[in-house]
This record gives sequence, structure tokens and C-alpha cells, in this order.
Amino acid sequence: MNKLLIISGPTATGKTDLAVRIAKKYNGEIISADSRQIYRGMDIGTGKDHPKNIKIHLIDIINPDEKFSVAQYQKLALTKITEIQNKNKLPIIVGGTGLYIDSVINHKPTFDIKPNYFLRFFLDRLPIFILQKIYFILDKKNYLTLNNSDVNNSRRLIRRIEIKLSNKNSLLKGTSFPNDKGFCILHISLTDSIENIIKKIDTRIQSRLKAGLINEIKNLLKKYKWSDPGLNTLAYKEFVGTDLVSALHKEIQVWQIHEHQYARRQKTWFKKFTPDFFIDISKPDYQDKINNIVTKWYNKNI
RNA sequence: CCAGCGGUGACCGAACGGUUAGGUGACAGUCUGUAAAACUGUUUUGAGCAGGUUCGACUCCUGCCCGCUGGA
Repeated sequence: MNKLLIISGPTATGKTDLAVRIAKKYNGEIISADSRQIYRGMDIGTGKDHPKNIKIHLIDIINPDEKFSVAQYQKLALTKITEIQNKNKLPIIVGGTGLYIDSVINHKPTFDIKPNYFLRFFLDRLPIFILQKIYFILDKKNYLTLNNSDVNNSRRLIRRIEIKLSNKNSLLKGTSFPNDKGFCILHISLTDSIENIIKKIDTRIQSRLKAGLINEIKNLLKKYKWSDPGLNTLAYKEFVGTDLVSALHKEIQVWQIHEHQYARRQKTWFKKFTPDFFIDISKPDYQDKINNIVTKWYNKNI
């Protein structure tokens, strides 16, 4: 068994439900690819599901004040995948964090280069044009290939400088290549019109508030600070600086907008990182379609 | 009824007698250890209405309409 099923898609498209159904049918185990659900104690705000009888891996693995990143995710996910496969079960990756999913599919040579927090401490307080100059001097060739978006992104420039200074590897554009695990991957991405997604997001926000989101935040703040990495998350960060008691309408509206924008960014991501199948969940027969695709793939030279 | 202040593009909101405000949102993107992050591009010269002054008015003047505040 070297099969790996991936279910991706923007928020509020029913990825987990689908994964649970498939897991039950094919004796599978679910691995989450969600950069926020890795945090313990952040349940309501991140919409964690706890389906009966099915365990979801890679959720609740670190505390909100701990740092985490794709490279760590990749390692954990790849180990889990092999573990599950060795049990002769089907691993199913489910999530909306495109970068995390990509890290499982494609090998990233720069993942060996660890962040240099000492260096970052200094670079972090430099203005963008200085960072540009530094990177230009260090790595002129690659600097010139950067697009407008990346040249102005200090976070990414700093990482490039970090990589260059590590002296291990030079970052080349397009050096992404499939991982060497030889997985037989089926990647299905769910999609829907943005209007439908927005509707679902808005009702979901209301139910999260009713479910006690504000209390969850209060509890988190007893142990953690707003500046902790985990709290930099939609549904939480909008409430920074409020007393969490009086009129929160404005904050909720902003949260709503951020949530919509996030869904659009996810759509953009999955549009580009073309999966095998794009399934429009607003079509009535979408479940049958998925069943056919999965069955066919699953039974292929088993 | 009187007085004061104000009416700017989907929204908020400046400056200025002639030159792109800016922000938010929206739309489209970027993506190799923060990714629910960070960043990029685009968004018909718009000015409550009617006149006037001026070479030229969002900017000055007059009238009207609307809103807020204070007073009878």
C-alpha cells in the first residue's frame, strides 16, 4: 500500500465530512493539513471536528505559544503517512492549508535550512529597501528573478537571505520536485462559488459565537498572550484589545471580512496548484462523482 | 424658527483655486521553515442640488435640500 488520498479546498466546503465517509469505507485514517488546528485549546475558533470512531492526526499537537512551520509539518505528515500505510490502511490528508499539502507532495530542498532567529532578530527591524539591497548583494542572480510581490515581502526576503547565508544551498526558482516516497496520490479539491462559501462562513461564525468562542478566548488568555503565534488566527486576532464583553459587532464584522478574504486566497491557491480533480460541490451529483473517482483509483493495481 | 458645523467615488476620510490624497472593501494574483501569515497589481477625475465669481472650482459667493449640535 503506497496510496495517498488528498482532499483539499477552501474553508466551508465539507472536506472533513467527505474524508470521514471515505475513511470509513476504505479503512482509512485522516491526517489534518490545517495550520491552525495544530494548536491545542483552539477548538471553536478553528472549527475542529471530532468525528466518532475516526481519529484525526496532526491536530492538537502544540500549544498556542509554540512556533510551528511547514517543514515540521512535512516531517510529521510523512511519518504518519508511512505509519498508516504500513498498517495497510489508507492515509487521507484533509485540509485547507495549501502550503502544507504541497509540502507532502513536493520535496523542498530548502527545508533543511533551519531558521536563524538571531539573524532574523536584526533583519526584522530593517526597512524593506535595505533588505532588498542586502539580498541583491548576496544573490544578485536570484534577486533579479523575484516578482513584484516577492521583492516587497520582507518576510520572504529575510528567508532568502537566511538561506543564502547558511551557505548550504542556493535557492533556485522552480527547484520543486516530487518527493521521493513514490506515493500513488489522488488529489481531489472541493470547490464552490464564492457566494455559497460566504453564506456558509457567515452562518458558521454565528454558531461559533453561540458555541462560546468568546469564553474560549478568555480561557486562552489566562495562559497565553495575544502575541503568541497561535493567537494570530482568524476568529481570535480580531478581538485583540477588546474587553471581550461589550459590543463586539465591529470585531465580528471584520472577522467576517477576513474569513471571506481567506477563502478567496484558498481558491486562488488551489486553482493554481492543480489537483487531479476539481469537484464543484454545488452540483447535485458531486458525491457520486467522487465515489467513482476514488473507487477506480483505490482498486487500481492494489 | 434662529445660530453653528457639515454633506467628497461601494464605504471611511484629507489637502488644495489649477498637479494621483490616503485608507477600507471589491476584483485579480504571488507563494520553497511564521501560510487562517506576509506581499503585489487593478478599482471609469468623484464632489447634495441649482446658479454665480474665475482663464480655471471639490476648494470662493448666493439660494435651496438633507444631517448633526446648540438656542427660542
